[in-house]
Order: sequence, then structure tokens, then C-alpha cells
Amino acid sequence: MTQRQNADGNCQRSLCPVACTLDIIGDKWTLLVVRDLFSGKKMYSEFQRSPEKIPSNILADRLKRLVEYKIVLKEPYQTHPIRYQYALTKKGRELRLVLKAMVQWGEKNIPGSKALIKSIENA
Amino acid sequence: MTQRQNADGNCQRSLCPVACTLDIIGDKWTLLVVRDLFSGKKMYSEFQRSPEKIPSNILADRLKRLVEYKIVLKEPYQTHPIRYQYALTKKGRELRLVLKAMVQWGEKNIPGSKALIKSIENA
DNA sequence: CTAGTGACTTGCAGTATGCAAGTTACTAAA
DNA sequence: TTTAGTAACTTGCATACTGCAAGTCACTAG
Repeated sequence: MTQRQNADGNCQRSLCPVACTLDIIGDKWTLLVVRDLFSGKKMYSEFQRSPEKIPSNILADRLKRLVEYKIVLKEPYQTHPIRYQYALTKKGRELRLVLKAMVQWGEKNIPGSKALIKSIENA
Repeated sequence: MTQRQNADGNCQRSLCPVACTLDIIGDKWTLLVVRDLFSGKKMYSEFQRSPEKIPSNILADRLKRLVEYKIVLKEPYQTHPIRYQYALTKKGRELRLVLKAMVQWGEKNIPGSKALIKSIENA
């Protein structure tokens, strides 16, 4: 289990919003899950199929954290057997500008990177 | 030493600009150093004095990586003894929108977080 | 009865992080 | 001429996190 921040969003390192934000989304995988949610993916197995091939234990951990921070909502889409799907909350959808800025920076500054999804631009 | 990406910016995990960008700045500390550079800090000891208290070995590593990715320029400001200062390159300054989006998201969604610097807004 | 799917969990080796302390090369004060 | 102090790092080491493979549980379809 990670323990970078408590679930109600209180900051640990400082009051700086950049530091606080990084305490939540500052790692290699979290924003990729958010990106997938923006592109319409909902199911655990869909996230696993993304080209970056996120390890299953990391995915489970990140989804759990995102739910704790209320960035993502987890709800069952069937019973017998119970299965869940994920969706962005309002708080999660507000990360759009962060993603958008990264897409722009990456496309401009990293040779070979090419946006595969348009969904971030106009979500 | 970290080895998330090669120095000329080629992507490892996928062609997605979000993934590529996260390979470079996707961790808890890198963007805090960039934030400090935006706020006018130049010297190693200035970064250390920031409220988040970045560990010295991490700071050295992140500065090294940022220089490798040409986000930051390192140059001596004196000899006898030789001492260096750091500054953002054009590529580095273009991260402004990423920082700005994080500031906005943090201020809106994390209770208690409050921007201490204006320099990101109008850099 | 077997295979497949979805959503995870577990084990474990390897990598990264965080803390404290040490290093080198000076400058300024006592 | 010791003694302090500053700047920019480096080193050692315990702990935490990551990544890979494999396993689990509850079904459904053939």
C-alpha cells in the first residue's frame, strides 16, 4: 500500500498546490489511468490493454487511490459475479487541463510522440 | 541513477505524449524543482531550502536528469571554487502550462493548498 | 468438463526513496 | 592560524515502491 497522503486530501509536504497535486498524481502511472478514463475506458481489463501495459498490482493500487481521493467513482455494473466499472468524478474531469498541457508539451518537445486520442482536447 | 528514458527524449512505454511526458516529469519531485526555477531560484542550496525539504541526493539526481533532457541549463557562476547555477531552457519554460494547470487544480480541489508564488501565472 | 473472461491478489527480486553524515573547496571572523 | 560557515554535492544504508509472473474466485459459454 502506498501512503503518500491521507484520503481527505490534506497536504503533507507543504501548502503549495503543486506539491499537494503531486502528492496525489505525481507518479508514472496515475495520470495514464486518468487519460484512459477520459478516452472512454471504464473497465479494469481495458486499462490493462493500454499500450503501456500497466502491471496489474499497480493498476489495482492506483484505482484504489483515485477512488479514495474522489477523482474516480467505482460502481458495479453487474452482480453474479459482481463486477465494477470506473468513471471520472467532477474533480477527476477537472484534471483535463493538466493532461492537455502534458499532451501539448509532449507533442512539441518529445520527438516521436503523437497523440492517439482527441478526447482530452474536447472532453 | 534513474533510467526511465534516454537522454535524447525517445519514448519507452508508448508513443502517447502523456506517457512520454510522464517518463520525464512523472514523479514527486521533478516538477517542484521546475516550480522553484520558475519562481526565480537558481542555486542548489535554494532548492534545498524550499518547504518540501527535498533530500539532497534526490535533488542532485533530478537536476542531472533535467539537464540531460535539456529542460534545465547548468552553468558556472564563479570559479575558485567552481559553483554552478541552474536555469530553465525554452523547453523547460514551456512546462509553465503544466504547472499552471496543477496550481489551479490544487487550489480548487485540495483544501488548505494555497499558491505561494505568482510567478507561474505570468512567467 | 474444459476453456475463457473479469477483477483482482500474492510472492518476490530489483530499483528508488529518504535520512544522516561525510567531502571538497574555498571565505570570513576571532 | 585555527575555527566556522557556505555551496554543491556524494555515500551508506534501511525501508518503500515497482514490475513480472503466477494464482485466485466467480461465473459463462461450448
